Amino acid sequence: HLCITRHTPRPSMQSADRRGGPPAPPWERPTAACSTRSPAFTVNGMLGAGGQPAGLHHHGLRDAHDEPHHADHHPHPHSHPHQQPPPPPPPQGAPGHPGAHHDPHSDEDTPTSDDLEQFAKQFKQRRIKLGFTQADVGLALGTLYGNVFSQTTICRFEALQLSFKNMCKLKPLLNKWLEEADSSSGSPTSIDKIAAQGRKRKKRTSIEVSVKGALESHFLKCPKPSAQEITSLADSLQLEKEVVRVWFCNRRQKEKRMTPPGGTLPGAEDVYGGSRDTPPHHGVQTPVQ
DNA sequence: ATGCATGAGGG
DNA sequence: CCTCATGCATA
Repeated sequence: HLCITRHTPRPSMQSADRRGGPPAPPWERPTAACSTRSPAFTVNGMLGAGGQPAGLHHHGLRDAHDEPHHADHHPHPHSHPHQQPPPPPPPQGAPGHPGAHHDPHSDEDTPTSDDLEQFAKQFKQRRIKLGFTQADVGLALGTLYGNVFSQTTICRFEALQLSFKNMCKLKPLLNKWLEEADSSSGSPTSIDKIAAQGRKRKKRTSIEVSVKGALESHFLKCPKPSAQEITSLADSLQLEKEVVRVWFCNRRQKEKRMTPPGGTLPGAEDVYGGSRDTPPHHGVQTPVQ
C-alpha cells in the first residue's frame, strides 16, 4: 500500500510517525553497510557510490583519516564561522579516464565541507516544501536504492551531525531523491523489508545530569580511559561499566562530527593517546564560538 | 532532535 | 576494546 505517501496527515510539521500497528516487526536489518570498497590507498574519498551496495556489506578501510596538522594561515575571507572537517581528500584517479567533467555543482567527487553544508540546507528546505518528513525520505531511499535509512539519519544529515565521510556517502543518495521528488515521478517502488531478527535491546539508561557533568569532566581530561579507569569511574558513579564505556565511545564520536559540540578551546589541543596508541591523527579543530 | 545502544570490521 | 555508521526510544 503506501510506499511513499506524501504525508497524509496534516500539513503541519513533521511528527514521528508511530509504527502503526500490525504485526510488523519494526526492525529491519538492512544487511547493508558497506562503505568504501576497493582497497584504495588514498586517504579516503572515493565516494562515488553510484553502485549500490545492496547485499553484502563490506567495507574497506577504517579510518585513514585526516590529520593534516592544518597549516592554514592566510587571511581568509570565510563566509561563515564554520569549521572544518577533515581535509577534503582529493582522490581522483580514474585510471584511463579522460576527464570530463562537470559542473561544480551537483555531486561527484568529494565535496567540501561548505558544499555539504549548503547541500544539507537546500535539501532540508526542499524536503519540507515538498511536504515530506525525514522519515519519508529515509524510506524512499530504500525504495529508490536499497538502503533504507531512519528518520534519525536524515535528521543528522540535515544538521550536519555526521562525520565528514558519512556525509559524503549520503549526499549522492539524498541528491538523487531530491531529483526524483520534485520531478514527481510518482512511481513508488516496492520496498521490502527484511525482517528482523529478534534481539532484545537494552533499555536506554538515563544518566543524571550531575553524573553527565562528571563524565564530561573526565572526558576533557582523558577522552580515552583505560578499561580499568572506566571500571573505577563506573563504580564511583554507580553506573554499569558498559554504560560508561559506551558513553565514552559516543562522546568521542560526537567530537568527530562536522558540527562538533562545545568547542575545543584554543590552547587546549587534545592530547589523545595518553598511554596507548599515539594516533597520528585526529582532527578536531576550530573551536566553536 | 538526541541519548544511549548495537554490530561489523579490525587489532 | 576501539571506531564508525546507524537507529530505537525518548526528550
